[in-house]
Amino acid sequence: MDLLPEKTVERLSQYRRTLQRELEDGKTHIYSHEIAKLLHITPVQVRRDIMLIGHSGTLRKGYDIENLINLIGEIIDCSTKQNSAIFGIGKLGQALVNYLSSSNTRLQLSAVFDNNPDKIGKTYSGVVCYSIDKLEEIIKRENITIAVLTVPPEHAIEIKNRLLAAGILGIVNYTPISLQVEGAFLEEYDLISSIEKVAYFAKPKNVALL
Amino acid sequence: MDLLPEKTVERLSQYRRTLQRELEDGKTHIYSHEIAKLLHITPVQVRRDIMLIGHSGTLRKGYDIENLINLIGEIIDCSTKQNSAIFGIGKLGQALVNYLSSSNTRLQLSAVFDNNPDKIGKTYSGVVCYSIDKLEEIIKRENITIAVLTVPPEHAIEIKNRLLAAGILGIVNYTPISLQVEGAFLEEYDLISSIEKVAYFAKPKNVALL
DNA sequence: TTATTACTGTTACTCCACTAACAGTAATAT
DNA sequence: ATATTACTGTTAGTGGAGTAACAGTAATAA
Repeated sequence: MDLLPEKTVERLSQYRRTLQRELEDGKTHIYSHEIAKLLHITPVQVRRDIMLIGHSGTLRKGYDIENLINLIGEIIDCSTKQNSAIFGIGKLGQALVNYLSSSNTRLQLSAVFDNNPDKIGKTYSGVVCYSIDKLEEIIKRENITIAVLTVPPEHAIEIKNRLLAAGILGIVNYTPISLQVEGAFLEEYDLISSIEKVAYFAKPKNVALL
Repeated sequence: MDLLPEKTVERLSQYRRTLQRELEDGKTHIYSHEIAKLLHITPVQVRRDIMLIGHSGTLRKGYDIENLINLIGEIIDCSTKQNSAIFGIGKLGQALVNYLSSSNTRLQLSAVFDNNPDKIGKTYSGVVCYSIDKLEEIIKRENITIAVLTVPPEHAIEIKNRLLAAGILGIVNYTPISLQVEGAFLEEYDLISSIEKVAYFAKPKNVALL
C-alpha cells in the first residue's frame, strides 16, 4: 500500500471514532453521506478516502461499519503496537494524557516524563511519570517510537535532540519553538498562531467575505 | 487590503513572536534567510509573506524589525481590540490560559467559563471564571468576539449554538466533535487525529519514504 | 568605473487537496 | 420487462500553498 495523503489519515482517524459511536448505537451499516454529515464534509471525500484504503461498500446498504473500523485499524495502526510518551506533564501534557486514555485510540501511552520531583513517580491516568533523566533508558525499555512534546519552550531543542538520538520516529511538537528534525516525522502545532489566525478572520469585515 | 491566505496569517503570528525575541536581543534589522532559519522554512516564503502585507525591506540591510512588528500588528490585530474567552476550564483550558497570558499576543483574554461551582469565581492567570449560565451576559458586556472551545464533547454543540446566537465571530474548537457553523470563522483541531497521523507516518517503513 | 556580491521583490510553475461530474449497478417502482 | 431511484467508485478539473527561477538594485571590490 502506498503512503496515504496526510489529510486522509487524519480523517480516517476521525471516521473510526465516529463509526465506533455508531456501532455502539447498534447500527451495522452506514452511507457515505451519513458519515459526511456527522463530520461536516462532503460524501465524495468520504468515498474517496475509503476508496484509497481499498474498502468497498455495498450498493444501497452503504459500508459495513465493523469491517470498515477493522480495515482503518489495519491501515493506520501498526501490526506491531506503537508506544508513545508525553514529555512535559504540565497542564497541556495532563490534558493530552486524559484525551489519549479516554479516546479508544490503539496507540499505547507507555510513559510520561517531567523534571519536577513532585511529579516523578506519580501516575497520570494510570501512566507512570519518569524523570526526564531516564528518557533514553525508558524509550529503549518500553520501545517508544512516538513522542508528544509539551515541555517549556526553552527545553524543546535539547529534548528533541535526545529523542532523535534515542531513535524516536515521530514527534508531535506543541511548544511554540519550531524544530528541525531529520529521520523522523514531525508535526508542529502552534496554539497561539491558531488563535491569532481565527482572530484575524473573525473581524467583522473579514467574516463578511467568508 | 485583500484577505490574506490562512497559512500566511499563521506565519505572520510566528514571525511577530520571533521578531520580538530578536528585538529584545538588541537586533534592529533581520534578513529573510535569518527569519527562515529560525522557523525552518524557506527565505522565499518569508519574503513572499512580507510582500503580501506590503512591507519593504532594505537591500543589504534586511527588514527593520520594529517596523515589521508594528505592521504585522496593524494587519492581524484589530484597530479595535478583540476580546476572547475560553469555554471549559479543564486541563486544556488552563493550559491555554497560561499560553495566552505568557505569550505577548495582542488578543485580550477577557473571561473564562465553566459549569463547575468550585471553579466559578476563581481567577486563572488573573482572568475571572464565570458560570456558563452567564455566557450571553458576559459576551455582551465584555464585547467578546473570539471563543475557544474546550468543553467536554457532549456539550460542544449546545455551547456552539449559544455562542453563535450571542454573536461570536470566531471559534477555535478543540473538542473532538465536528461543528457546523454559519456566520462565523471556525477552526477545528483534533488532538487525537494529529497524534494518530504522526503514528501512521512514524512507522519504520513509512519514515523511510519521507 | 566596472564587475561582483548579496540581498529583496515578483512571476511562473509544481504539487497536493478538494470538488464536480459522471460512470456503474442493484434494488424498487411501474 | 423497463424505468427510475439511490447509492458507490473513479476520473478529470480547480484552487490554494509552496517553490524555483529570475529580475532589480545598492553596496562593495577590483
